Amino acid sequence: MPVTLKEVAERAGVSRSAVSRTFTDGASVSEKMRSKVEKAARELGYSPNALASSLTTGRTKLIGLVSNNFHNPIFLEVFDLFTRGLQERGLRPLLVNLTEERDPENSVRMLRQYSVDGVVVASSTLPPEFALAFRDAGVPVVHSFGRASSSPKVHVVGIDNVETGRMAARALMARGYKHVAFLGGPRDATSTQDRHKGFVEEMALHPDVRLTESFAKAYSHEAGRKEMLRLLDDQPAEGYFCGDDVLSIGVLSAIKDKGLSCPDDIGIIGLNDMEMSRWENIDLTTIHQPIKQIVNSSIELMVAMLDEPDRYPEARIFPCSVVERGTLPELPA
Amino acid sequence: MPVTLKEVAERAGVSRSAVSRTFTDGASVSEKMRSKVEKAARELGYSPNALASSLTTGRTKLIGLVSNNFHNPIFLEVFDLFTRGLQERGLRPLLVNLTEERDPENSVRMLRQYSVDGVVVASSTLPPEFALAFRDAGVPVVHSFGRASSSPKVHVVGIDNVETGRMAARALMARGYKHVAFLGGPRDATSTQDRHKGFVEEMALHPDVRLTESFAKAYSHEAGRKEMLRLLDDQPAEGYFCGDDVLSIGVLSAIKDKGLSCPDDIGIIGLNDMEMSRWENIDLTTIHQPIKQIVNSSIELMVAMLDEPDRYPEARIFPCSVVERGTLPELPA
DNA sequence: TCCGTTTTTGCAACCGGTTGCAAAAAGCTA
DNA sequence: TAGCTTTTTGCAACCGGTTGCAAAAACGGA
Repeated sequence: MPVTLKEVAERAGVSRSAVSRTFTDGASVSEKMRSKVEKAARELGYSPNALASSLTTGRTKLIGLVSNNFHNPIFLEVFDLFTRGLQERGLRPLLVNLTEERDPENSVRMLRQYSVDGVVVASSTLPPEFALAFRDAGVPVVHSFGRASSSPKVHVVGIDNVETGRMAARALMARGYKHVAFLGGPRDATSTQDRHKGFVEEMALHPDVRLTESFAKAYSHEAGRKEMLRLLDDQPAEGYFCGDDVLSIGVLSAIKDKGLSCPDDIGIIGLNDMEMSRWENIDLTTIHQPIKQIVNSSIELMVAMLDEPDRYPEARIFPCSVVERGTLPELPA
Repeated sequence: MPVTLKEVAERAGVSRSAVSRTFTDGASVSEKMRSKVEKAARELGYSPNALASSLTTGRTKLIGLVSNNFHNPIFLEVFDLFTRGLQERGLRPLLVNLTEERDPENSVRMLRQYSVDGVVVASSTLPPEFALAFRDAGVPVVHSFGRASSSPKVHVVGIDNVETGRMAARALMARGYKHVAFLGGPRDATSTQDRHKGFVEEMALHPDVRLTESFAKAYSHEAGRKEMLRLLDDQPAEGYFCGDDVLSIGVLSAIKDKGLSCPDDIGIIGLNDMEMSRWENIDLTTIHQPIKQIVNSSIELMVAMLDEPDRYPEARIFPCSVVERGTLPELPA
């Protein structure tokens, strides 16, 4: 049904190569030829078949966008940024939902069948093996929101989660709490492990302060709420560092449910600073993760890799900072 | 770099057709041949190039997933459902972000260049012209969350927004309010217009009740909050039907801000019933929109259209229902 | 074992483009 | 206008597969 190059060539009375060249920038075509071809193309409503051309050029401009975070509102922001950023550069995101997938093999095969030019793994909970599997399959890959490392095996763009753990601990210590808690996300996520590590490390400098640790089943509202309800039955801490913002909001809900108030009875600090955390009826004190910068940098890195597939792997780490809002008491002046 | 069919054929000592056939189901190949080819393919790590084959078969199994709602958390649920549903059926979503795009032409061209087998327009705010543009370009299209119509021009799957307007009005009337308000989403969205129409229609049956109308700039928290703050400066109504859930939550935030409480001072009913509305610290009374059913039905319709592109257009309308929660007073028994 | 059927296989053309190469055209200089 | 250089054009092969068709192989029955 769609118009082909051949038809345009016939109508314009020129060779197929000529048509191809007018639609390939950087190719040598005279002005006369170009206008003749463009006229015919316009009349026929022709536009070149990107997939056919990918056969010879070896470029599809398709980028696999792989994630498993379809229940965390911050990822809507992430998808928005990725899709727009990729579009602006003429790239097309092929979205892959890895929820319920523990084996990279299928997705690697699928994305190779579609000859994607590269893959962005956008997730803080997928194990590093996923990104590695793409690399091993010879597909350029960037792991966004992946584990920071001083000797990265694949390109990683994100934050230093260990450091955010320390920051959270310091923020709680600044409030003079004598009993604080780490309420992390899922145990097997590297982000959880790193935040935990940093938090514990920093707390080791305060041996007089009591430290409690626990983990929610997921980065989700429900998991946070459930875990907090359990904790509140026992002897709760004064200040909590929660796995992330959505988890924090679940925790806040549990606190209100028990008739306690925040920050008077219990202080909370989250992580991410998603749009919702700014909402006036949530007003969550949290650690800002610069997702816009992370996404844009990931895209730039991806674009660079398209020209230089064997680029030496690097880790791009962006600084975070505490955003003071209403769920921790004000700092003493 | 990737292994081609030709290499497999050489290694197995058979013709290229033979290899092609073993990877095409329904083709005639002997057991002996199949195992010979599969062995060679396994040894070489071959998997067929989906795009190359699409050239001759005319099928890419790519589906354009077009939306402009990247700031409404319910769409994260929508994307989750779409990506998983499509994947299960062997289809791949090519995500297109139409934020800031008022002209369908570009996206139509782009999706045709990638020879998508079909397009799902998933949006309640994109004008119907977008879906029509795809239809006119000869691409099978389903408009999910589009305007219900008794004489649809393209396939539409969604709800009857006029009816939800009536339902909301009835829910407010059941509370005995004497002054109610419609606080809609953006004026130019068909969903806003229809909900408004139904609401006003139903309210016409209660001429003694005062009716106020206004519109927020977008289906967003901020827009709802802003508009409500403005309204509260004047003489507020007793009960509000808000454009959707995220807008409602913005409205709730404004109410609390002004020192009022919900549902004692003001009652709110939203629309969508997104996950967040169930959260205990939001607990929004709302109209449930069956998004799971809508998405699955959209996918089924899409799949049907792949076999029958000229299928007669139909509108699939799913019923909604009020979910009683904490932002409207309890119904008198 | 022979012959007619049915199944399996390979050939070659094709899908819609791109591109190296050489011939043709255009441009430039004298 | 001849002769040389540069640019433009078309030919034909190729990208990685699929498929109609006819030849070859396997099957079945007598």
